[in-house]
Amino acid sequence: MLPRYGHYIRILHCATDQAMTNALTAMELTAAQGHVMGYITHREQPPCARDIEEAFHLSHPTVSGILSRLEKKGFIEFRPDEADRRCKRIYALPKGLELQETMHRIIQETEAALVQDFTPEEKEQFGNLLTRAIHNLGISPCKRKPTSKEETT
Amino acid sequence: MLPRYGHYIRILHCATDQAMTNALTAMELTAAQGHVMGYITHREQPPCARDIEEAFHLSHPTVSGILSRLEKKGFIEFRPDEADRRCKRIYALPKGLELQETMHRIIQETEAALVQDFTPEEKEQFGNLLTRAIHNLGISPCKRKPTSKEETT
DNA sequence: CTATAATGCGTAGCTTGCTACATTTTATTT
DNA sequence: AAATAAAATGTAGCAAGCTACGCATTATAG
Repeated sequence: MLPRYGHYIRILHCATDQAMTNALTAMELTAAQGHVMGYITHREQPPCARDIEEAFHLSHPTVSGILSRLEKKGFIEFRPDEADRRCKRIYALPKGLELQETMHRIIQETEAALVQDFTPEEKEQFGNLLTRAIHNLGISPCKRKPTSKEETT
Repeated sequence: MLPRYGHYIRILHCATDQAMTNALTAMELTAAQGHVMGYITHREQPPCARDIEEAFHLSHPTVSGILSRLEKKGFIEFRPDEADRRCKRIYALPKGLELQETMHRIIQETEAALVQDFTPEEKEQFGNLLTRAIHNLGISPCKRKPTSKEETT
């Protein structure tokens, strides 16, 4: 029949998302919220929403929604940037910092489960093919600034 | 850094979805709706919602929503199955049948774009790795009947 | 310095994904 | 036959993705 890569990718995305969400329910987080928390706690500088949009290739309203749910649950806090009053810096609260290691472990475990029977070469190849496929579609959403230097990596 | 397969997969899913949706907006369809229409028109027998849930590994409410939007836009029609009054068979209306070939072409083109610079071996490998990864997570949603015969295909 | 452009954020409104529950009909047990 | 289980659908309510607005602030042009 047809190639159906898109079909496989959608199924794989949904399945990983649910696996992550299941593993995180104990700490009242969804997969998307967990990944964002991981990003926030791993930065030296408290990020603003724009940084997250770029890092995850997500639109502003999507990130905005995730952050407001994290704030409502007491994982993060917003504080205005004094230098640029447009920005709201995102600070992880104690409740968020506590989860840091557990969450990192869960993310690692889920990633490992995904490729549990792959050889090292296959893992390498999988990452390679995925990133090339992404490139082939030319990421559209979240059109960000031209990054100054266009190294096309 | 970390493997981040999940990260790549999410980005790839969103990108393919948007590419498909962009290509289909001219015919007033989204990516999900287009794929479901493709499934409906390619069957000999008009399917019921349950068939679509299994084919796409989606929950009933998800499929239900997509179908009701297709119905509202005049692409499909529901007619009760006379043998089993629980089932509502899904019939493609003329408006839906007209699009059949165009839609099929668009899906093919998007799939091709995804792997445009892959060698035949890489395409083979990509499909192989994707399906194995899906298997590794043990598809959870839409737990369906044991299929009577467990041939594992 | 002033006008315009760009940036960061907020919100409305949509689709698509889910879980959890109820309802109706069919199949199975007893 | 009657009771129970299973199957197909309906609906409420939520999260997360998007586009398309508008507003405030900063940066850039003239």
